[in-house]
Amino acid sequence: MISSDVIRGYNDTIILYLLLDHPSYGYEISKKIKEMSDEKYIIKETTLYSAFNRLQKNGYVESFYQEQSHGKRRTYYRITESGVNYYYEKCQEWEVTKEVINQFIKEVNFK
Amino acid sequence: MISSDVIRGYNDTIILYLLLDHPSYGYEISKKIKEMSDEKYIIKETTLYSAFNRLQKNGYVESFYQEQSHGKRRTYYRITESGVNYYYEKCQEWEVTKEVINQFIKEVNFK
DNA sequence: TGTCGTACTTCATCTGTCGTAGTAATTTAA
DNA sequence: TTAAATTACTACGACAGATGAAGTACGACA
Repeated sequence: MISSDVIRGYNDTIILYLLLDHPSYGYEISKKIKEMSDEKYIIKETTLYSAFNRLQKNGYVESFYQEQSHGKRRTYYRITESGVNYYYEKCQEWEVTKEVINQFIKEVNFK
Repeated sequence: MISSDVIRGYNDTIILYLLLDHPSYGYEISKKIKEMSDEKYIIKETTLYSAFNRLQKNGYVESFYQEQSHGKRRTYYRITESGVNYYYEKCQEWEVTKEVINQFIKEVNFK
């Protein structure tokens, strides 16, 4: 598993990535994260929904409701232009961060 | 610069790395981090010393005093066996974390 | 004499994560 | 047919780690 302190700075980025192509909603995003990380990272519901609120407050996503077949509604999120910019900034930051942390890591190869 | 939320999970690891060879103390460690990261990461004093406390509480380092020339004392930290083990665990975790986050990052190459 | 560098400590605040719990509808299994 | 699991959230409170602000104290240098 992955320590949440590491992922902390990248939850927002991960979510934005999954919104790049098309709007999505909480449950779908969480399943996608689990799947794409090969079950190595499973985001907590509370973490996810509080991230949505933060992203919205910062103007990186917009929300809208979509009624399902039988009157059930889902909250969908759509990435904004500013969200896309923020995402790409974070990607660049990530490359730098990786290099920095790598300086202090010894690669051990054993299973 | 680097966001502190990313580094959050690795401050302890970075410090332990710098103690692997020989004991050291706060100021030296902070200069080393700055230098090795090419000024891209400058650890805050409060972050550093609270990390020392945590590391000591967890048994990953031991502290001792060393008197300087004129009665000034420095607090030195020495990594323990358990600290070494923890460090290598974190190194392995880092490899996994890198892979996971990379799944959600688009590499953009522009300057 | 005053500022800079070294070497810390204390305290209070903030942010993001997480545990617990609850709601409510739909789908699947016994 | 009924119970359990899955879907799709919301609210609340606790906690850990990072940080800002401030202070202490010594030596070197100008």
